[in-house]
Amino acid sequence: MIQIPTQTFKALGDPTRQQILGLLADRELTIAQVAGHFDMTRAGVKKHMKILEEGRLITVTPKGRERLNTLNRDGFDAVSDWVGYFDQFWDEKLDALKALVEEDLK
Amino acid sequence: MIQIPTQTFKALGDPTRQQILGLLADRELTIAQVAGHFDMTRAGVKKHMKILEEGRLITVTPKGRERLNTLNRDGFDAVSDWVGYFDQFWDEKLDALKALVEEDLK
DNA sequence: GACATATGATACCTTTTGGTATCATATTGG
DNA sequence: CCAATATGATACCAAAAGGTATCATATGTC
Repeated sequence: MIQIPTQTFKALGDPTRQQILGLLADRELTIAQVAGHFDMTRAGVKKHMKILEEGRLITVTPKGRERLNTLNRDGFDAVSDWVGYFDQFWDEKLDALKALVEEDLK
Repeated sequence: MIQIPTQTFKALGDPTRQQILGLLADRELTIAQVAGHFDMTRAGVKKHMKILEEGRLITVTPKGRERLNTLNRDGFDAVSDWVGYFDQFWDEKLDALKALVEEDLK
């Protein structure tokens, strides 16, 4: 039984958060720097960052008085694992269908 | 440039909808049948079905006076493609890091 | 130490989402 | 045709999400 990364899916299902991930793909950024790319306050960005962190898509590293936000593989890997599970499911589904068709031809 | 299946992620980021997908993995069902598995009205289930359909995770087939809801590969495939894109991203990231380390050792 | 800066936390508001109740419509069966 | 059934559509409500403003706290610099 595989577990579904609900928090990760929720985090990914929002265009603003997707854009933030795009920014972080380039380089690690502070919340203030991220906010600089949007028409939004730091507090607003902060909420998105929290959701991204809960989805294990980013990690936060304190560095002096600032906090660097970096992409985190964990969330991406969780989605990858889930996809792998479903790929197998579809294959089995297809096999079952094929078996049925062959049974029909007899 | 790959496009992100936002609607699909949104649809997947909810436990109720995940359970519905689990039911449909077994066999196709009408909305009334799905509602029978939950403590929820048909109208409530219907809303979830609409979101699942928008995420291309299910398709609806009219059959007489009932509508059969079936799993749809499209949404799953879209997530799979997106994951593939990111897997490549991480590999490149890792290569870049490796190159940096080797540069340091010279 | 004093001040500027980078951030976190909270209260508050507006919009979206999850859900119900109710009514209208289409199809099957006698 | 009429009744039962399966569904869709709408209005409505409560709760959660997205966003701002404001204040408190920690750190760097002079």
